[in-house]
Amino acid sequence: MTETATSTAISGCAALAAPALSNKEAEVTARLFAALADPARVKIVNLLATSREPVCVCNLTTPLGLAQPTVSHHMKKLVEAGLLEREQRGKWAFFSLNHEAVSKLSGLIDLEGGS
Amino acid sequence: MTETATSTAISGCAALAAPALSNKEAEVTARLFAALADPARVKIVNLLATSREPVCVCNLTTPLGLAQPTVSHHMKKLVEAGLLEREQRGKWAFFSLNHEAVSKLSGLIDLEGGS
DNA sequence: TCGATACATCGATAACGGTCGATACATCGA
DNA sequence: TCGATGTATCGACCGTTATCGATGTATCGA
Repeated sequence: MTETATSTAISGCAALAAPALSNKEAEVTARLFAALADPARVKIVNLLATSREPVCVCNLTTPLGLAQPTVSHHMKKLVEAGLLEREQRGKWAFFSLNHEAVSKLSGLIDLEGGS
Repeated sequence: MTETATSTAISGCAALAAPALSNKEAEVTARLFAALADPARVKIVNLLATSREPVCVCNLTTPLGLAQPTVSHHMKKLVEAGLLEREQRGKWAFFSLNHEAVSKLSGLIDLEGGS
């Protein structure tokens, strides 16, 4: 994850209690929260959090009630945010939660963490 | 906060690791994250988190670089989400962080919390 | 090689949301 | 009472985004 770390929102965001957020820090942090600012993406993360194994797109369209291109659109947003990881297995694309990113997101909100 | 608790997003949301989020739960949770999905609102929460005293709108327009109606718009969103509390002092409106809501938000993301 | 399957991308459309000027309302001082 | 000040609301504009059908691409089985 070293080479892609700088391109995801989870790697460039700042804690809410950090002193004097810059414009760029605020923008990156906002983009991270925006990744979870959609009901479909909240459901996706919820489904992945409660599933022990990675899940492919074809197993998400039915529980989400969305068309396949729409699901792919949401997966891309979550991967770009750094919250999900994508793994290609043959013609299937399996997605799993990036637990490190999720715990980092949780830590962002803690008011004690000054940076 | 008892009578307003049911109208804010922070009171109706569900943890990301809760089993089988309903449509309504996903929507409320998404609306909560949407409250922080804007750079200006991230900055507002950051300013309030680093300020020991409540802050009025007139002291936010300059550091945010936004017009007064825009700042009021953002404050309303944050109050509706339950993250901020509003207190009227004469002709000034003072806002402060709802620490309980913020810590609850942090707990939402923890994957261990199954409900 | 060919059809079927899984997924991503493209283009279009509709809805949402941030922004600001103008304005209304409330409060305070003179 | 009257003007000044602080906020909220309104209306409009515009960029963003969610959604889907159509299409392209890659993989697998026959």
